[in-house]
This record gives sequence, C-alpha cells and structure tokens, in this order.
Amino acid sequence: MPSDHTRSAILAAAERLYADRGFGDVTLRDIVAEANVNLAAVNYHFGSKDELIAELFVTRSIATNRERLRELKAAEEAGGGRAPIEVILRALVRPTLRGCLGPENQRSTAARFMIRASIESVPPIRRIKNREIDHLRKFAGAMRRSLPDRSEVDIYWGLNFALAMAHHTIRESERLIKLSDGLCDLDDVEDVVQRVVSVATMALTAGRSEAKAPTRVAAR
Amino acid sequence: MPSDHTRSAILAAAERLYADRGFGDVTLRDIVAEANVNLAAVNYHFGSKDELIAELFVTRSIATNRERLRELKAAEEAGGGRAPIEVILRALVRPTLRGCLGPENQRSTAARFMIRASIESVPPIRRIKNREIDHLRKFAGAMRRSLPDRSEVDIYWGLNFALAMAHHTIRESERLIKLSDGLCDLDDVEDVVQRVVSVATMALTAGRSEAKAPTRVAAR
DNA sequence: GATAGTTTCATACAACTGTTTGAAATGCAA
DNA sequence: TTGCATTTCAAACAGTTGTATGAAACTATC
Repeated sequence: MPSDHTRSAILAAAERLYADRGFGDVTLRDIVAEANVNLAAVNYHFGSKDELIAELFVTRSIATNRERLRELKAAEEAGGGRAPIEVILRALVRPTLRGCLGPENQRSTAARFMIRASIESVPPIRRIKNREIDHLRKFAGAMRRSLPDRSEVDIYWGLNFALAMAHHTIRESERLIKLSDGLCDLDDVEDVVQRVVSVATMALTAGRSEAKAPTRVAAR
Repeated sequence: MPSDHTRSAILAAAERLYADRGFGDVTLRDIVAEANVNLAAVNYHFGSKDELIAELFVTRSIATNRERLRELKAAEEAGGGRAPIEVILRALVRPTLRGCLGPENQRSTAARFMIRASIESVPPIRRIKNREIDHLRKFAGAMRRSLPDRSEVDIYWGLNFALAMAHHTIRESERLIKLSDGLCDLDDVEDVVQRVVSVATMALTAGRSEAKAPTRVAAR
C-alpha cells in the first residue's frame, strides 16, 4: 500500500497551492510539480480536476463544521440547553479566525483553503456549498434558544453580520493593516474574536436589555 | 465617428458579462459576441484583455468614490465640519448597497461589476486597488472628527466592520435568503442600509456615555 | 476621384488547459 | 519464478485561450 503516498501528496500540494494562489491561477501541472508526481496521477486517483477540488473541500468542510459544532454543543450542554449568545457567536467565528489570522507561520493551510473556497467559489465547490446551510441552521437554532424574545429575522441578520465581520476581516486583513498604518493588530486573534463577537452581540441584543432599539421605518 | 461605437460596445458588453459571470468565466470571444464586434477589436482598441479590465475598473472606481464623497461632503458641510456618525456610515455603504440589492431589474451593472472586482481580484485590478485606501482614509478622517473621543483603532475597526456587513450581505445575499427561508427581505434596500448603519454605529459608540440609539435620517 | 489614415475583418498563431492513451514499472499472490 | 492487478510514466490529444497578421473596408482630406 505505498500507492497511498501519491494520492495524499497530491491532496497536500493542491491544498497548499490553492490556499496560496487561488483556484484560478493553479493548474494541474503546478500541482503535480509541487507534489513530485506524474501529471496523469491526478486523473487516475481523482477522476478529474473538479473532483479533486471537491474532495478537498468536503474534507475540510466536515472538519471545520465539526470543530464549530463541538464548541457549540459543549456550551449548550453546560448551560442546560441554552448557551449565552456570546459563546455561540464565539463558536461560530473563532475556528476560522484562528486558522486564518495570527502569526504567519502558524496559520493553517486548511483554513486558508476554506477562505479561498468561500471567496472564489468555483463550480465544484458551489455545488457542495449548499449543504453548509444546514450547518448554519444549527447555529441559528442555538441563537434562537438563547434569545427567545428576539424575532427570527433579527437572528438571521445577526448571524449574517457575525459571519460578515469575521470573513471580511480575514479577506481584507492586509488592507486593514495598511489603512490603519499597523494600528490594528491582527496577530492578536483573541482580540479580533472579541471585537467581532461583541459587535455581533450588540446587534442581536440591542433594544432588549439596556440599549434602545433602533427605530425602524418601513420604507415602502 | 462610428468607430467610437465599437469601443463603447465592447466596454458595455464586457462590464455586463463580468458582472454576471465573473472574470474567470468570461473570454474575449464571449465579449465580442455580446458586443457584435470582431475579435481583434479588443486588442486594437484596448491593447490587451487586462487593459480592458483596468479601464473598466478605474472608470467605475472613480464614479463610485465620487458618489460616496459627494454624500459625505454634503453631510459634513451641513454640520459645520462634523457629520453625525450615522450619516457618514450611510454615505459609505448606501451607494453600493443600492446598486447591488433591490429589485432585480433595477440593479446597476456598474455596482455589480464593482462587487465582482472586489471579490475575484484579478491582477490588473489588484494593481489599481491600492489607491482605494486613500479614499477610505477620507472616511476615517470624517469618522474621527465625528467621534473625537474614540480611539483611532476603534475607528478603523468600525469602518472595517461597516464595509464587512455591506459587502458580505451583497455577496451572500442568496444564501441569506435561503437560510432565512425568505424572511430577510433584501429587496428593501433602505432597511438593509439601516441595519448595517445601526450596527456599525453601535460598534463605534458602545461604551460611550452619550451612546444613543441611531436615528433614521432619510427614508427614501 | 485619388490618397493617406483609420478601423474592421477573417484567419492564423503559439501557448496553455484538462484529459487520455498505451506501454512500462511495481506490488503481491500462487 | 509465473501470472495478474495496480500504479506510474512519457507522450500525445483535443480544446480553449489571448494575441498577431495582413488584407479588405471604410473615412476624410486634398
């Protein structure tokens, strides 16, 4: 069973290259060169380029979702079925932020690959991505249990904004550093997590506890 | 004088196709077919495919930035050099949101093209994009004048989060609709703007004693 | 109306893409 | 060893890409 080596070498090389340079710029020849295997090996082991990408994505997708759900479940069980909204949000955004930010040398290829996937959205990935909705629904459910007084629409908007801040900060991290002349320290991952979580929490709790609700007018 | 027609036909067709399908999937042959011109016309009028994309991007970039700055300046002049933070944020996110959301038939190709550009980030665009930082700095400046007590870091984070929510909502609008089973109404642009602005405002004013509920200014 | 300059056109080009092929090499069971 | 299946390999394939070419069709000036 030494044949397994070629297969996993391709997977590793492909993930690294995709994470670094995106899907558009990486060819099969780049991948096999990086993996030191023959060109035909990709089609032999995976069938096609798209299936290679798909396998890469499902593997990482499952792993990421499992990590997020593990944090979420632990929190809900500790709270007897209800977790504080901050903890839920933290479970949602922290795994990704930890993988993509922080000191350069300890960023995970896996997380960076997932970010690429969420950005470039090539056909094979787009097809799979719809399943992620079910995963997000679990978080929406937990949030609803945590904030039973909140309207369902507000829950979805809060979830959307939390993901927005985490994702965008990762994608545009370089620009933010340049814009702020280095003032914003993206290496301090826990600080970033805290900022995202606290803003998202405010978005979800404003008007219920101490803050006043934003007056919303139906523009129609 | 009919020669100018070819040039602008190419620009229009390219912008439409890029906005709809992204840069990766659109070839020169797609563009010239859509524009009903000869294949060689692109290289004749623009030099290369990259220069065509670049011209498209700088044109739209200037226009978008001008629109945002117009709203910002008007607000600051009306307030004697200081505009309320909500108004500043609204000037930042509304032009883009208006162009990319709302009823399908009235979305502007220009805005959708700019979103594509901000997502896919092909080389010719990435080179130009660094100038946008100067543009964002103007907004950071206005925000600093509006919230003089706020630390500079917080200003940049607030700016980052505001753009994050606007951008992400546009990019993932389909998913948000599906996730919420249609509960989130993205056709009501002013409501989306209000949500983004009010959360960003909270992020920027939280903790300050005079933090008050964001007030709606204009209901289009 | 001839001429010079611009613009269009069909076509060819060279480079690159993912994929296939068929033969060599390898591993493993008898 | 002999067989048989799996895996590797160099080479070629068919398709697409952006770009270049040179002749034709224009336009405007004299």
